[in-house]
Amino acid sequence: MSIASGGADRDDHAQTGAAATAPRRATINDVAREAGTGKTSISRYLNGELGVLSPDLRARIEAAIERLDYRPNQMARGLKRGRNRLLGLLLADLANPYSVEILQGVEEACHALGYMPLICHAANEIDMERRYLQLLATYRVEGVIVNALGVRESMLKPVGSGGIPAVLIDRTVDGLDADMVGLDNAAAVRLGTEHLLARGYDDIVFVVQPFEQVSSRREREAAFRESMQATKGAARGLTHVLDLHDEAAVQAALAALDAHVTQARARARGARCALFAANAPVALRLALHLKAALGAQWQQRVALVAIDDPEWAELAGITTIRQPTREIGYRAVEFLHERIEGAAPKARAAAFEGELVVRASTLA
Amino acid sequence: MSIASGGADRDDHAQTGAAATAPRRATINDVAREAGTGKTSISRYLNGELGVLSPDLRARIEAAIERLDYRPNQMARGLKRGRNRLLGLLLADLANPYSVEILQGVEEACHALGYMPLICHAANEIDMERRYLQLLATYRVEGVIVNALGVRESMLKPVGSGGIPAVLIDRTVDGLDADMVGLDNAAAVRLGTEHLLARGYDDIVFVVQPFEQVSSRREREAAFRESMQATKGAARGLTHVLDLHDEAAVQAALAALDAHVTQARARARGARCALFAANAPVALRLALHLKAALGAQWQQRVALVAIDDPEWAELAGITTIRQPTREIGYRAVEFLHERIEGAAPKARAAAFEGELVVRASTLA
DNA sequence: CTGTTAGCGCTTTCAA
DNA sequence: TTGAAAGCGCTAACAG
Repeated sequence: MSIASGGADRDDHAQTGAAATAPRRATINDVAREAGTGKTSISRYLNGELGVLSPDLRARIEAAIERLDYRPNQMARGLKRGRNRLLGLLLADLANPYSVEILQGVEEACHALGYMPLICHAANEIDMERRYLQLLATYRVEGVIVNALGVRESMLKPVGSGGIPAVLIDRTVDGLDADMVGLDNAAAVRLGTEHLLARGYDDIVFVVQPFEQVSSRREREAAFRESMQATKGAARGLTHVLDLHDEAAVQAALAALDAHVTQARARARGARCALFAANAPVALRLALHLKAALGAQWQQRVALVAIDDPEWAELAGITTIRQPTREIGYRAVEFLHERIEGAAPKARAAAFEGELVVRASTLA
Repeated sequence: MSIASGGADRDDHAQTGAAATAPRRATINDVAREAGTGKTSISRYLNGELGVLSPDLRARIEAAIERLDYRPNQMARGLKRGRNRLLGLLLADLANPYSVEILQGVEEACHALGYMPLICHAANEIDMERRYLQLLATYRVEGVIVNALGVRESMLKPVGSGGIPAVLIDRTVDGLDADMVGLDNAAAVRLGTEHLLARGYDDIVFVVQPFEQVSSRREREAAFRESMQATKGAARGLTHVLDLHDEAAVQAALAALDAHVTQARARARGARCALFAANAPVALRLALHLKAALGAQWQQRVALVAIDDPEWAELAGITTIRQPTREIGYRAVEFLHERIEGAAPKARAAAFEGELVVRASTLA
């Protein structure tokens, strides 16, 4: 069954659509007729130009709208006005809690600024990203927020012949100078390494997914090497790549990791080895592996630090660098809004600071 | 900066909108002119009526579209056709991984069936649910999928004077007979209790959030009591309510839980106590508490079973009853699609079976 | 095969 | 203060 009718039960001519029996929704014309006036006045009423309407007419309109349970059609409005208050949000991977939090921030901001987000999930498929981008253009979204895997300038182009305002989240796109919102990767990584170094870990392995087109991964890895180099001590730093979408590769990488850890332990009796995960998905995979390999008390054997602060972090007792994800999403919408509103300043970038959350894992 | 222009750089009159410099997007008229034909032919081309077009004209149209980087305006199409391929998805709580998985299934199905989901996040605010529902109506979505906290029939009504096709996920709404998709709660709970009973746990506490308007919570709790009653043995079953949005209440409830567990242990030396969480958020809260109270090896002291299978379940080693969440979301869209397409059969319901995933927690 | 003509529901001059 | 009329970009009869 459909949702029951709320307004008066009019018995209009059958609908043209497939669902044959649904009573047609009231239009501005119906309201005008019902109120005994022209549609212009209704439009004015809808748009808050109340000062221009006589109290009488205004009351009649109010009543008519009420009686017909009328709701203006956004699409028609948009068509005429040229703006439909739709924003596109293109997410690379909803399975990543990061995306979900971004989504929440975006939602919130949209709500506050009067936009409606159109969410697209590319599910890590580079091809789907392009298709969705085109689809969004087709819906004439006023702007797009993009957190994508493989978008390149060339893929973004079709979005708007006229140029749809865009803001990038977490990742920049080569050759595209759009607004950018994300984490201050360098500072965040430094926070992590310095914490580990300070707590006496002298052998740190940075684990990251394949760089591909993802600038943040690259930046984090670079920051890691840099901060290790800056260290005066004899601490060792190494990077391992974990391709989560290739199980065989994962197995190999984890084996290599194990070997490294064992070796480190052998090299020096008191060697303290730590793992630094570049993001939550990597951290989860590592944690699962460590638990399988070292037992429930794995935290006491190997320290684990991660960028991102998933809901299970506390449970696993891992130290994290938390991103202000909601804020990032919120800010992205604000940027977009300002750009849509006109005054298009040069491309801006907002880098938020991460927050170190120390947990059992690095307190051993 | 905006995304760079892709097509030819035409120098049209300034745009009416605020963003003054953006070149206007090509319309069907532009294409017609460019191809030296009428808009009807363009329309026909767009709608795949290719057999009706002469190869020549067809080629010219193709070229014109290419040259102008033309994309038909969905909004205008929708306005004319009466259908815009938009579907509304109203989610009560995106922080719940369940919602996210539903979202993924919905996304996938929409993609396959040619719909575009409009996602709304009510953030557990009953008032926002109503507002979003109205907003969705305003965008003339062709149907809505609802997983809401407090929607009642009366709230759904304003959605459509004409009655927007709706399908409910996980929760029914009093007095509204719409399609319904969700877990077979009774069977799922039985799966859990029987597993626990079989493994010798004789004191089971079912922990659930306040029922409020959420039918699934009520159903699960009822099923729990029923399945405990059906048991021949002397096993004890009890229900505790955990209001996650009230920290003080949570503390009190957890204390009561602790007392219960301690007491059970005292009553009989070999007493085996188990907790059965009605969903993932509850399970997480319980796990955190148990870890804090009993230490890292809490799993060996208290068994924990939960409905839902969050990503951290493996890490925590808790036994779960996994819902085929993606499928549920997918099916919801299918239901909606069929209803939209016409033939409106009686309200249907799809109850999916849960799958028991046994982990360390109940293998002690 | 192709083009002309009306609108879809709304906003917006422009007159009254 | 009000309304008539002209579109926004597109589709769908209805002629040629």
